[in-house]
Amino acid sequence: MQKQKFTSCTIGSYEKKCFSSLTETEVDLLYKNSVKISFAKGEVICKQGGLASHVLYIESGLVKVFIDDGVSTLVLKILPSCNLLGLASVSDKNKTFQHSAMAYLDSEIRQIDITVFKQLLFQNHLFAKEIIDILIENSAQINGRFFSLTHKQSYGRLADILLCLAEKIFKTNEFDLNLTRKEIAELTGISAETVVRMLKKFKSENIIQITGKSLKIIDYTRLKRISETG
Amino acid sequence: MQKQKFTSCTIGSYEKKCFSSLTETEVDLLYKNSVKISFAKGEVICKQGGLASHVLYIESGLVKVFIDDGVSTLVLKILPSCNLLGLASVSDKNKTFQHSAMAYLDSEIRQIDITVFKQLLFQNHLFAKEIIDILIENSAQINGRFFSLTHKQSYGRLADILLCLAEKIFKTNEFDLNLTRKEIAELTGISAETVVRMLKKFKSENIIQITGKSLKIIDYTRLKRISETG
DNA sequence: GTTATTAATTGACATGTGTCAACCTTTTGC
DNA sequence: GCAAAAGGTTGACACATGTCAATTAATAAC
Repeated sequence: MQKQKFTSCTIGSYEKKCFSSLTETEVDLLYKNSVKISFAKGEVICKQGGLASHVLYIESGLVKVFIDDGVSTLVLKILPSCNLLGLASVSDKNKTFQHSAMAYLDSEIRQIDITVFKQLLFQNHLFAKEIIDILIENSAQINGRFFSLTHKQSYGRLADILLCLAEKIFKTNEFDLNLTRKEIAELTGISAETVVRMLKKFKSENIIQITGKSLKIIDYTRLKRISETG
Repeated sequence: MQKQKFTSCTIGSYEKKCFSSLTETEVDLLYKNSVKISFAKGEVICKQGGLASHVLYIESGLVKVFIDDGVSTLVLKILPSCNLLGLASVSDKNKTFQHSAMAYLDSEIRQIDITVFKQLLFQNHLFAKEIIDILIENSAQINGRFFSLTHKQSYGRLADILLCLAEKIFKTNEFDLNLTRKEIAELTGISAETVVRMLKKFKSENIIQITGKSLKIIDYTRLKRISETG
């Protein structure tokens, strides 16, 4: 049986510009029917259950997408710039947002009128196909994260996130960990206290090094192994 | 803060015919470029990692869609008739299936050539929109299941599945539980032994009644409460 | 119908993680 | 610069679940 690896890494990895399939006129239309808003770190971009009359496009920044039931929170994904958010409102069944979103870093968000967005979907089939591709990729990623959070032990999940931060966000082995323990806890589905203990363990085993806010991955191979066997 | 309820219920609930937005000619084209295959209960319909040159449509039966890493299995959803399967192969990035599928009951599956499927996506924007809606609905459901499996205790998850079986599949409070304990375990993300113990507990508390294969929900209200709080 | 498999049940046990409470440290607000 | 708030760390403890092994029941194979 072939082995497949899953990771709880959450970074939305859609690298391209989403609007490449639109003509110049269409892009114009889209921009005319949208507004750009700035959100400071920590600000709420949209709220699960709130009315959704637009699709959101992340022009810059980093956004956390999550659902909660009033007691606990599940982070679905983290989206960097050039990603779409709240696509669910494209479906006529959804009048409200299916999830909440918060700015992890200062972010610029473009709100696109849903009617215009739908119109473009209808008139440009390449665009429609692109949206389909995005939805499919998104599903695949959530599924991987789903598998990891339900079947990996905590150490593996924590390793996942550290690797994800190093590889996909900061693109270096040493970076400032500007997430609180509680935020890491949400990302990994572990309690904040346990996160502390685990980081401490990683530290004591010389897998990582923490100085103030700075985190450095020392034993990359080992961390990778923990992520896989975890 | 508003409360939102999530359930680990997995039944794909897309009630409609997927091809309603196609013209007669298009449906013809689709049928000419597809074949219908029968699968007996337990047979594998598609395998994660296998080449995907077609989209699958469930004409009848009940199908379990899952991913695994060679050690453990995560059931993503259960699909009844009139649902599409393997839509991921619509994306040009995916040459292979992202998940496996198995027949829970004897099922008839139509394999639709992916090229023709894509062609229809391009030429009929209503169809494209319909596929987008399906993908969106699918995501919403997986997210709910994701939340439940990661944040609910086992009793709540087991209650979820029992309710799901009663409400969505059998549509009655008394039905034959034609799933093994191991299958229930996979669905709920619990070990088979624990499932046995929990069912026993439900029985001893007069919430359910089990006679042979037959399962009857006695205290529906209580089960519902367990599903919500647990 | 008898045997061989597979599924279900049960008990004993280990352990990974969450919870709670206390305390320390850093950041924020004024 | 000080007070207040928020975040981080640690220990003690409980307990929900998984794992392993053994036994019984049900099903399939011949």
